[in-house]
Parts: sequence; structure tokens; C-alpha cells
Amino acid sequence: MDIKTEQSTEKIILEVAERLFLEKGFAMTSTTEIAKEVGCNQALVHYYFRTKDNLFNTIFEQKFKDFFQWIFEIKSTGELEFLDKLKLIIESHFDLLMNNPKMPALILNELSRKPEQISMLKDKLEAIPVKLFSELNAELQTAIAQGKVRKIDLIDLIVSMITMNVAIFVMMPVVENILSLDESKKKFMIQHRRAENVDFILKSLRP
Amino acid sequence: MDIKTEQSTEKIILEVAERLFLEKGFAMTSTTEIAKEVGCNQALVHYYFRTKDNLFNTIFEQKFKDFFQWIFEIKSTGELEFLDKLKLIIESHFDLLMNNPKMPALILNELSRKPEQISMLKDKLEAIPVKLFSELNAELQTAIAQGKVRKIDLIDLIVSMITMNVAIFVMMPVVENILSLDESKKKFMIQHRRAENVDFILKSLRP
DNA sequence: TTATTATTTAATAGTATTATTAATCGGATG
DNA sequence: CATCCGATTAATAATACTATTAAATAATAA
Repeated sequence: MDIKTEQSTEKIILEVAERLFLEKGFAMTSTTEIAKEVGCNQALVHYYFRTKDNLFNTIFEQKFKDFFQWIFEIKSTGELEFLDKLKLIIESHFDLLMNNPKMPALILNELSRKPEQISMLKDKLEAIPVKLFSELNAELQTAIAQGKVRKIDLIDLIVSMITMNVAIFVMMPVVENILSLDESKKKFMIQHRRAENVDFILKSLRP
Repeated sequence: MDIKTEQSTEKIILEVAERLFLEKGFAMTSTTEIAKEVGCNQALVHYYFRTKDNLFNTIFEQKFKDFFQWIFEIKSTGELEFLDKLKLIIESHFDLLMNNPKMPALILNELSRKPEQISMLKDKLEAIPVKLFSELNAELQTAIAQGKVRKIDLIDLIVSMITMNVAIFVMMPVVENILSLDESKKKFMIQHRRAENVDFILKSLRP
């Protein structure tokens, strides 16, 4: 038996469903199609997850949280200068996206078309800013006072960063097609953007 | 008779369909629903447009083109300095998006899930860069040579601009919900972003 | 008015989808 | 071996959707 065949059918369904939902979105992915790709009966998908909604939520609730909680990972950057720390933050955010390149589009789609699901995130989200935001903000204000950074609100800075990092991945499927990029060119372009985003943001912060 | 009732049924169908497609996407909008909102028989939608695909394409082919051809509108900026011209370009691009706030999401969705439609755009697109791109690039290089702008590739600059402008509108439905923004707060935030994007980009270009 | 054409509707074929149910299969346990 | 139970399937109900057709109605021209 194949090593990969060793997984339970339930796990395979989860994996296939995740891939298809990411590729084609919720509405365009049918449980029939999921079953076909898994190689099992369609009823089995419902046997394990009862409803399609359930299956979707099972997969993505955790992912959504992880995605919005990425900011918690920013610890142990210790005694770095604000700008060096910011560079790490931008890069780690970009890397998170790079490891889940299709998540932003899915989140933006599903959340804007099913606003119910947003409430689930709100709770998890409110906890984040208070602590870390104020810490980071203190560091930013210090850097500004020291003349190392131009005057800017932290929220604007964060929005700009998220904006630039997210956008490249949301736009990539279209850019990829229009410019007929192959896999290596695509990778190169993404790496280039990673550096360019850091550069662009840091340059914009010069006093 | 009402002034607005004066329009032909065909036009009403087009308007309703456009609104629904923008709100809910292609897959989640049914011809039945369109007909219901128009207040006519569902068969009538097919009478005028034969297929749902046809209806969608009729509405959006032109819009897609307009969207990508926005760059053509940048004429008559005459003898402005490069940075002033760039400011106008950023703002006009932002305004185009502001007038069609739901288009970016639709374009990104439909194009990434139906790559066939992209070929239609490719042709229209290839004509654009050659002429305007080289002109703009010449101006950028001059500005760099004069020490007014840091060294940067025009393509990176354009990508950064499109990125920042598009992203805010793509992300707005989610942000709006998470932060519970009302209409006026939303408008304020968008206007703020308009200024912030210009500022951010221009600041990043300082030598 | 009558004939002709355009618009609109009712009915329905055909298909796909979600979800449920009952039956079967195969392995574990006694 | 018998049986018990989770895993799986076949069959199908229920629904929704696209598209077509034929009939009805309204508008127009002759």
C-alpha cells in the first residue's frame, strides 16, 4: 500500500475539499465533485460532514483564525530597532501569504458574500490589537521622536503593509494569465515583490 | 408612468443583472433571481440574451476593457513635473475604482476562475504599454537623472500603485463588516486612503 | 380591420445539486 | 462462526437552475 493511501478517507476528503474550495470557491465546488476526486461515493462526504456548509466551516474556521492571528507570532524579535522589526513583520506576513497564496482571495470572496461568517472572526480579532498594537505603537512613536521615521499613524502603516502584501497574491492569478508566466517566472516575480514591498514601505517611512 | 419605468425591459434586465453579478458573483446569481427582481418572466431573460453566459459577457466585456484601458485617459496632463503627473495618475486611478468599487473583486474572481475570458483582454492590453509606457518611462528616467526621484523601475512603480489602489476596494467589504463601519465612516476611510496612497507612494520615491 | 411582428408568459424538459435512507461490505470481537 | 459496527455504496427524494417551446398578448404596419 502507498504511503499516502494510509490516511483515513475523512482526511482525504478534507484535503481534497480544501484544494477545490481554494481553487474554485464555495459555490462552484460540489460535494459530488469532491467525492469524485477523492474516489469515493458522494454520500460519504455527507456521512462525515453532514452538510457542505459544515465541511467548509470545518476546514476554514481554523484557517481564518490563523490568518488573522498571524500578528501574534511577532514575538522574540527582542531588542531590534523599529525599522528592522518592521522589516521582519512585513516579511513574515508576506511569507504567511506565500504559504497560503489562495487564501486571501477565498477569504475576501466568502466573507464579502456571506457576512454571517464574519462575526465568528470578530471575537477572535478584538483580542489582538490591544496588547500588541500599543506595544508596537510605542516603538513607532519612539522611532518618530528620534527622527528615524517620518510621522505616520501605525494603523495607516499596517493597512499599507497588508494592502501591498495581500494584493499581489489576489491579483496573481490574473497577472499570471495575462503575462503568460510560467512557474519559475512567477516565483521570481513573487520574490521580487517581497523585496520590493519591504523596500517600498521602508523608503516611504524615511523622515 | 414613472420616469424610470420608461426604460425598455431589456435595459432593466441589464441593470439588475449587473447589480446582482457585482453583489453576488456569476455563479451565485441565477437568471430566475434576475427575472424576479426585474419583475418579469424568467424566460424573458433568455429571450433577450439567450444564455446566462451571454448576458454576463454583454455586460462586462466593455467594462473590463474600460477598466484596463483607464491608462489611456492620461493625456492632456501637458507640461507637469513627473511627480505631479504621477499624483494625478494615482488619483485618477483611485477615482476610477471609487466609481466602480465592486469591479475589482468581480474581475479578480471571474478571471481567475474562467481563464478563457482573459484572452479577450490580452489583445486589448498589448496595445497599451508600448506607446504610453515608453513616454512615461522617459519622464521617470529624466526625473531620476535630475535627482528628483530615487532609482526605480516604472513597472514596479505601476504595480505598487495598482496594488495599493485596488486592494483597498477589494478588502473593503470585509473591513467594513469587521469594523462595523457605517456609510459615512466608510467614505471617510476611502478618502483617507486616497490621500494616504498618494502620500505613501510619493514618499517612497524620494531619492 | 387584419396581418405581421415583437414581447411576454406558462409549461416543461433536462440537468445538476444537496441531502437522506436503506442496504451492503468488511473487519473486529465474542 | 455469528454478530456487531463503522465505513461505504446505491438509490432516490427534493429542490433549483438553465434553456427551450408553444401559446398568449401587445404593438405596429398595411
